[in-house]
This record gives sequence, C-alpha cells and structure tokens, in this order.
Amino acid sequence: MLQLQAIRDKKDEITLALKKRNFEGESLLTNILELDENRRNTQTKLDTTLAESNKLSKQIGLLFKTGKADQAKELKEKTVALKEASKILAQKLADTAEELKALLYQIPNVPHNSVASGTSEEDNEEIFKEGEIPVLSSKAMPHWELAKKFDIIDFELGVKIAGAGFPVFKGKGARLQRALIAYFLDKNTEAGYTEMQVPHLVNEASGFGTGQLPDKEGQMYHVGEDDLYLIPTAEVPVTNLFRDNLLSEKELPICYTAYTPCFRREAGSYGAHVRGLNRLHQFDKVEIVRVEHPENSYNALNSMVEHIKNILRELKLPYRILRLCGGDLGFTAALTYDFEVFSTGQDRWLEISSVSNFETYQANRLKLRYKDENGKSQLAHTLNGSALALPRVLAAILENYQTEDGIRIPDVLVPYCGFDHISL
RNA sequence: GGAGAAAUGGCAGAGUGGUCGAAUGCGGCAGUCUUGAAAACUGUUGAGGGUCACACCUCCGGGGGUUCGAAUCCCUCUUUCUCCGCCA
Repeated sequence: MLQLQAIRDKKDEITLALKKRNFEGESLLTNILELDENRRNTQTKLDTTLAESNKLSKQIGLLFKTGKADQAKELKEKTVALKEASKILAQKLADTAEELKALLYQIPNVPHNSVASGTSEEDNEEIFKEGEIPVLSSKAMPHWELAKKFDIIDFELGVKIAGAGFPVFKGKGARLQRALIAYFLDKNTEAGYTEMQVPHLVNEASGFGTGQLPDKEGQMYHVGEDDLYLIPTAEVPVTNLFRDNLLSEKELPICYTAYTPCFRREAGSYGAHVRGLNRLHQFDKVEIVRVEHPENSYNALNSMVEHIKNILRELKLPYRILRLCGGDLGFTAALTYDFEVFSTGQDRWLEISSVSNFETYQANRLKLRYKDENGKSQLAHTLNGSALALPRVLAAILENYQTEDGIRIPDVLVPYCGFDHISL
C-alpha cells in the first residue's frame, strides 16, 4: 500500500504515474486525503478528551489519598461526560481509519519511471534477447507429446487423483524435476542467497502482507476449516518472515531463496495455450527474495536479472527479457522484468521468471522497517523473482533438447540427474 | 484430544489497582582510557500517532469488560511450556 505521506506530498505525480496502468486514481486519492484529514482531526479531539480525563483521574487519586472524598466525588461526575465523548470519538476514529485503509488497498503501486504505459502484454518492451533457437526436425513435438512418448509425465493420472492441472511426474521426469530444483537452489546459494524451507500454508495476515489479499482472493486455495491459504508462490511465506520487523540498517541486504510448490486456482483459464505444463494448479518454483535499502534496491533488481541470465546461459536455453508495461504490471510491483524462454516444439515464448521491485509497497503493509543512521525508522524495499519456475523450464528443455530418438539432458544438469538422456 | 502453568521492550526478567512506558541485567549506540583492540568506567537506548518544534495521545499476546483510574481484576480468543494420550 502506498504511504500516506507520499500521497500528501505528490498526489499529482502519483495520479499521472498511475495512468500508465490505466488506473484513474484522481478521485480516490482526493478521497483518501480528505479521510486522512478527517482522521487526524478526530484523533486530535480524542487526544484532548483523553488528556483531560487522565488529568482528572490523577487529581481524584490524590484527593482520595488526602481524604477529601467529597471533592473526589465531584470530579468523578465530571469524568462521566468525558468518557461518553471519548467513546464516541474512538469509534469514529476506528471507522475512519478502517475506511481509509480500505481505500488505500485499492490503489496499486506507482510504476517506476522506466515503465511504459500500455494496456496488455502486447505493449511489453523486449529489452534483451540471447541464445540460439535450435532448428528441429519436422518430427519435433510439443512437450506433452514427448512426455507421453517417453512416459515421464502423466497428466491423466493427475486428473484421476486430483483434477486437471495436477500432473504426475514419473521416473526420469520426476528425477529431472528434482535435479532442476537442486540445481537452482545451488546456484542461488552460490550467489549469496540463504536457503529457507517455509510452510506451504499461510494465514490471512500473510496474504494481506504481500498483497494477495484482498486483491486476488479468488486465485488462492483456501482451507476454510482452519482459515489458511495454500501459497501461490514462496514470495508469500518468505516475505512475510519480515512482517512487523524493525531491522538495523547493517542487517541489509537480506537475500533468501526457497523452493516450494505453488498452488493457483487459475480461475478463468482455459484453451489450448494452457496445455501440458503451460499452466498448472500446482507447480514447483524456486524463488529468490531480497530485503534492501531503498538506495540499493534497483541495483539489487539488476543483479537479480543478471543472476537469472546466468542460469539460462548455463542451461543453454534461448530467452528474452521483457520490461512489463503499466497495463501488465502486477498490482504491487513498481517495476517487473519477465523472462521468457523459447519453447521450440510449441513455437512460442514461455514466461519462466518474473523479477520485481516492490519498493516500499509491500513493506508498508508488512511494517517492515529498518533504522537509518539517524535512528529513524524507514520502510525497506522488497524484491523477488523466480529462479526459476519449474514446469515451463522443463517444457522448454524437453522441446529444445529433443532429438530423433530421445531427449538430451543439459550438461549442467547431468550430475544432478545421474543420466544424460531420456529415450525409449 | 485431556489436565495444569504462562505470555511484559532487540533478548532475559521484575512489576498484582494511581507516583509505570515500565526496575535490573545483557545487547546496541556515543564517549573516557588505550598505539589499536579487549576489559573497565560514564552517558544513552522501545514503537506508533500528533506537532514547525514542544505539549499531548495510544501500545505490557489479540479482542471485550469492571473502575474516576488497569501491565496489574474479570471474560474470551490465540500462542507457548509441562504432564498424560495418540502419532510420521
């Protein structure tokens, strides 16, 4: 959520920047400022009432002690009216604050300067491209056919025990997946990220902390009986580790990596473009999360991008990087780079990583702060990215590495797999 | 699942109705001493709101109540610990 102070200071600037998302914030922001004014006025009134009441209470105490019960009784009566008044004011304050918060939740993050306006993914800018797109034989197949041919992923079996979008990985397919997870975690650890294992279910407060709630309520699986949510990404539990934290400046930056399965309802998705591994209800992902000093967060974002580039180079997969336009930018992000690999069997680009800087937007909800050199509390910046999402990387490997009689395993993965090809 | 105990600042831990935003210790920060460091000593050190700055207000696990006044009493929820049961 945006900081009130920022809205007070530069409302016009924010309004303008939000237009890049096609978000008309003018009236909402005006509304917020009015409510804020309102809130502060009520607060002041309540404070003076309480101050008066506190003062009288002290006097009453003294009077009782000195045996002047009559006078105390007189003062007591005075406090009754104050009590009434403070009760009403406190209620009004709470209502106003809640209303204010509800409005603040509706405003997405302010896009970074470099973000272009745009309405859909069509308007994303390609900023980098690297790697050879392999030329395959005419018999080349999409990964779902390869998976069937070599019996490494069984989609029907998953339907039987859970439903569509819950594949079962078999034999070398399962092993390859595990190899990728281990390889990603090792790469991330090498790059200075601390490996974490976190719960796969989170409470409501965590959902709010990173912004999945209330915005994307319908996209998460909810366990009603215990009021817990299945995580849609490791970002949620890992970032929420820092909820309500006041760090010291020298603890920054904090770099974590975590492997988790991710659960997404994907309500409303259908059609050929979600075939095979392209879009799933449950998939594996290795995530990197950073908590950064505001001055360093864009350097950090760049280094995350470089890190992911390195991994894709090692895997020898052709990829490109897009800078998301305003219209495609996630609700909480200020700047996002998407990585896409080219999946030759389908002849299309697949998103395999999304790297974002949230600046203070998440930190403000999380109350994640650090103490600066003057001892003042400041909101930290949070960032995260996939390094990497498994299914589409797997899809791209299967498709790009297919040969006449099998599938080669990328060199870097051979030690993790224990085999160098998949064949009949 | 049953029985009992507990939850206080970064941590440990006192405080059982007013003088308590809270003793003390550790840790942190600044300084003295030292070639430097350690030790020792001195000072300082919770968060949020509000204000130009003060004043002032709120916060002792969450919520509610009693009272002129609550960290302290009552209700409730959550969590933790101990014992018993069950169990990967």
